[in-house]
Amino acid sequence: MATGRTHRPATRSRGIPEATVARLPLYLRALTALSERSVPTVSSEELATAAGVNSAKLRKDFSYLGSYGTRGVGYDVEYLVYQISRELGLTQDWPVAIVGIGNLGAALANYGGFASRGFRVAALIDADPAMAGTPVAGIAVQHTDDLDRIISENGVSIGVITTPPGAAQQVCDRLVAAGVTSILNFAPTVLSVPEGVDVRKVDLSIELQILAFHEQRKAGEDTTAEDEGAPPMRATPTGRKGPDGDMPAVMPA
Amino acid sequence: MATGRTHRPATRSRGIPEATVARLPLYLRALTALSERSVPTVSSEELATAAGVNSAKLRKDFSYLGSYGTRGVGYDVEYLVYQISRELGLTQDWPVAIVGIGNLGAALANYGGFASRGFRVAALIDADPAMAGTPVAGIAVQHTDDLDRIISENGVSIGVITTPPGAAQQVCDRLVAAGVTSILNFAPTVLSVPEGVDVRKVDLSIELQILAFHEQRKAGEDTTAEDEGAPPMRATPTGRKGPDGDMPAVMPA
DNA sequence: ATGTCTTTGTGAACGCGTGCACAAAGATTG
DNA sequence: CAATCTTTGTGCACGCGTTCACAAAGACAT
Ligand SMILES: NC(=O)c1ccc[n+]([C@@H]2O[C@H](COP(=O)([O-])OP(=O)(O)OC[C@H]3O[C@@H](n4cnc5c(N)ncnc54)[C@H](O)[C@@H]3O)[C@@H](O)[C@H]2O)c1
Ligand SMILES: NC(=O)c1ccc[n+]([C@@H]2O[C@H](COP(=O)([O-])OP(=O)(O)OC[C@H]3O[C@@H](n4cnc5c(N)ncnc54)[C@H](O)[C@@H]3O)[C@@H](O)[C@H]2O)c1
Repeated sequence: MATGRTHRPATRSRGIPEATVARLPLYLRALTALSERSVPTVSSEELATAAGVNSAKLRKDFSYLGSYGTRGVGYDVEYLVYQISRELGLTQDWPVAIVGIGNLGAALANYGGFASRGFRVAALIDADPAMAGTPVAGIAVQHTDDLDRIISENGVSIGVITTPPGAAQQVCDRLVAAGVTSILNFAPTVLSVPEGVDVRKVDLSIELQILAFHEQRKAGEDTTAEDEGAPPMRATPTGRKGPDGDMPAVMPA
Repeated sequence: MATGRTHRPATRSRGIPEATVARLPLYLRALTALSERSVPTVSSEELATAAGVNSAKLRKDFSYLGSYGTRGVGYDVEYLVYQISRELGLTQDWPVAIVGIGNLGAALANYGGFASRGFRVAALIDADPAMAGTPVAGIAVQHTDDLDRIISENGVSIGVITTPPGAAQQVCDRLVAAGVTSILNFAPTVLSVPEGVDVRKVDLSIELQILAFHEQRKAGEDTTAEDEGAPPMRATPTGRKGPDGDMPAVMPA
């Protein structure tokens, strides 16, 4: 922290670790809840518990913001809410476009949690001509033909892709060409984008597969180490389990 | 790799790094695509590109599986598909229960990508009595009152929570009590679970906020370093930007 | 059989993220 | 004002994950 009191508190901005950035929204959520209950201050310990993280980690995270806690007291809730919001860029509102208004796209469009955090659904775009004009969540769906114009006119820089996987890369290219520089991709596809464009993906299948892996491991360790009479340890799906154990399988020639 | 040929190829199972596990589904997806095109073998380089990762990382990942590549040739696609599927526990099918059949829950229920990867929607559960019996995606919604029985009867060990945030912890507790040991949580809540239960979360708002952070940083670095006449570099949302720059803000007393 | 050429599997170095543990800062009390 | 008590901010060490770079393994040609 270097004793010298540089009058600029926060601006260590350049260099907030990615892992920290990913946790800021978590802190913000917990702080917002406290703020609504009019709690004036929190200790790192309390807040860490609420956010589900280690308190030392939380303090270190805040130290990157140059944040002002008060030793012996804790952090000022309102002040932190503002600081984190600012750091995340949530003092502005971000117009977002959703492309591919099917099951998932429609669900997202209807989701209220967007607006409450500074994001505004500015446009819904779909390739199906039949959908053009149809209102979803109170917003008329527009056709892909106008994608470029829609993005430009609304100043959209964040795009959400909820099209089928086959269309994702193409849609992505068009979004980027139109000026979008951040993409949230729900299609199970690896998108390639030019430098300077951020892509984050949400993949339900991957999450489930990771869970399945651990689930299987739990089951396996039961049968290996512990006795089988362990009470509440299922983890053997669908009943079938029997003669399937190792299977040398296909093996290449 | 230790020259000695222990007849058991894979079973280095205990000790696959978490980061590797998280990438296996990615590889699997890429391999499945190759398999459908009847491609017999791939090099680590090709596969890595398809999966969007570094080839050295991919090779190291496979080495944890004790995988058999062939030097000078690459990996046998079918064999790898099987090995990874087995490692992830996808040779079995996993019955999944979705709790909270609203916008998102219904979208997930309708999603086809489940079944194709070894997961089966075994039950849809909602607290709204009006929904009980209503078919969603061809499955009748059941009432929360029967949650325990439903989980038990179907041998569900993976639960998906898509209820409002306020209900999430309670639903989680009931799922765990009923025998669920893996939870995928879409509600913006920190769930607390007993040891041995895995929780993964999907949080759209967090993803957007992370994107917003980087988006803002891109914009900020423009105004600092480069001239303002830069052509395709938007990243200033909603036009308003002016007298708002620093704002000493509330500051604690 | 020998040599060349391709590609794997991994040793080693590095960087990031995490968590412990504690000195210092400040509040609070007497 | 001094003593005490609480809680921050961070130095430090450790472990995980990533990446480079290369020896060895094997395919393939001659
Ligand atoms: N529904 C889910 O729960 C879920 C879960 C995980 C992943 N996903 C993925 O999300 C994506 C969407 O899923 P869904 O269930 O909503 O599918 P969906 O078929 O219901 O909707 C897709 C929509 O995209 C539109 N579309 C197709 N091509 C387009 C194009 N080139 N430009 C613009 N729009 C186009 C279609 O008209 C349709 O309205 C898929 O990639 C799917 O794999 C969905
Ligand atoms: N819709 C989205 O795109 C989206 C995006 C991100 C996060 N989320 C989160 O996902 C969750 C669901 O969102 P949604 O838009 O589908 O909400 P929704 O209101 O449409 O659906 C919630 C459903 O849960 C049911 N429910 C309420 N309490 C319950 C209980 N105790 N047990 C069982 N069921 C119960 C309700 O009857 C309703 O059908 C929310 O937590 C939301 O924050 C949604």
